[in-house]
Amino acid sequence: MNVRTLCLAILQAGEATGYEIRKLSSEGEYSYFVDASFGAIYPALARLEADGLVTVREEAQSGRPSRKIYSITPAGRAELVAQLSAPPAEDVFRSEFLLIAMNAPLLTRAQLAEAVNTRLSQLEAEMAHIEALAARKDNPGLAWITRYGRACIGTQIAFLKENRASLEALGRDADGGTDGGAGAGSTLPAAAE
Amino acid sequence: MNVRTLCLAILQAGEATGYEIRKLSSEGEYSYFVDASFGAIYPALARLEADGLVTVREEAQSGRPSRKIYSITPAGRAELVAQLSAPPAEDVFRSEFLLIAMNAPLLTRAQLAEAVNTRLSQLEAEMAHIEALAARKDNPGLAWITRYGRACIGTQIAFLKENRASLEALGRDADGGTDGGAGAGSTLPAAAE
DNA sequence: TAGGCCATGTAACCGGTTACATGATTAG
DNA sequence: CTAATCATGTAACCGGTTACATGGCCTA
Repeated sequence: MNVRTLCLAILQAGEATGYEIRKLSSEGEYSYFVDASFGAIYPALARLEADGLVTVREEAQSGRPSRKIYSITPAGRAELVAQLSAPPAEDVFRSEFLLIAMNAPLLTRAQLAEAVNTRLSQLEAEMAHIEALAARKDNPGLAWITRYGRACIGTQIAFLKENRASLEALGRDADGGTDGGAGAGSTLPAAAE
Repeated sequence: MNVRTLCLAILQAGEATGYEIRKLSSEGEYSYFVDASFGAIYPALARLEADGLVTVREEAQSGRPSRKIYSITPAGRAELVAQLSAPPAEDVFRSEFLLIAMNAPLLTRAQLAEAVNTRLSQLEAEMAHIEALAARKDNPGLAWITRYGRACIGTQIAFLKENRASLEALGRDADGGTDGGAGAGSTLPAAAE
């Protein structure tokens, strides 16, 4: 999914400026689709306008650059529907944490425990985010996906809590050294093959 | 996570050619981390060798280009461990299906049903893939992540089966009829702006 | 005999990020 | 006084994909 479609989807829900779109896509409810930067959004919006899929209305402000408020056009909505009508591409799931887990025997138990802690707190933050979204009752589609998200995140949190011990057990003992945590390069056992 | 680290992780588990690495990363057990193409893998391997993190052994073949079999070096293993020792980045989850669900009111019930079917068959294929990996008992880290994967995919399949009706109910009737929905902020293209 | 598998590699392209440029207003 | 927030935009860069080039062997 590209930034273009993301902009259309956000504008479908209501008009917005480029600045606001970035916020929604990196902190708001659209962060589950794309996290786009200014450098991607502003040009995309300009192209969308040139193509007649959105319109702009400029609102002057004292001091600041004037807000350029974008709205979707019927053509834009048609384009969005066309994009959504194609069979969905496979979900993308990429996990650095799972790569760590897969290579657990290369790491120490302490490192594994820390990785699990990091991942758990990330998941809990995400869960809190989802709960906040679920509280907003304005959009039924959003409500449905928050329930989906809650189920997925909940499963992962429960799994981690139940299985962290068996993961950590795969790690090496800390080699003699004082392991201070995220420290400098550690390590290696060496080389014997 | 970049292709470089992916190559190291794969080579850590055993020597391989560029061709084999691509297969593992797009069909095998490493597809959960990166799906890299030849155009990314071959240059990465060359750089890795220049940096002394892997070694190559060439094996001539009649007809075909000779196989270049790469092995990880102690320095490469150290680099991999260093990469894995950093706190894991947030998992990436991107779902075109969820974007469809979020915009359910824009689509017809039939379209939503089809999207759910597509997604379900993708999930079932992935589950089969995971079960196949779980059967291989050689790698304890791999075994752990297959259990994780099974829990995640299982949750999604169950959720979709239980909640597909409520999603489809958000859709419009196939064009032409009166809109059966509750009508709260319905999204039919209202031309006048 | 057509197409897929094996096996390597290069080059053009592209979608996106990062960093830069600008600058008033408000909160700590 | 500093840092963050608002607000727009450009340009250099980069990691990756797609398509190309080459070609023998095996299967349908």
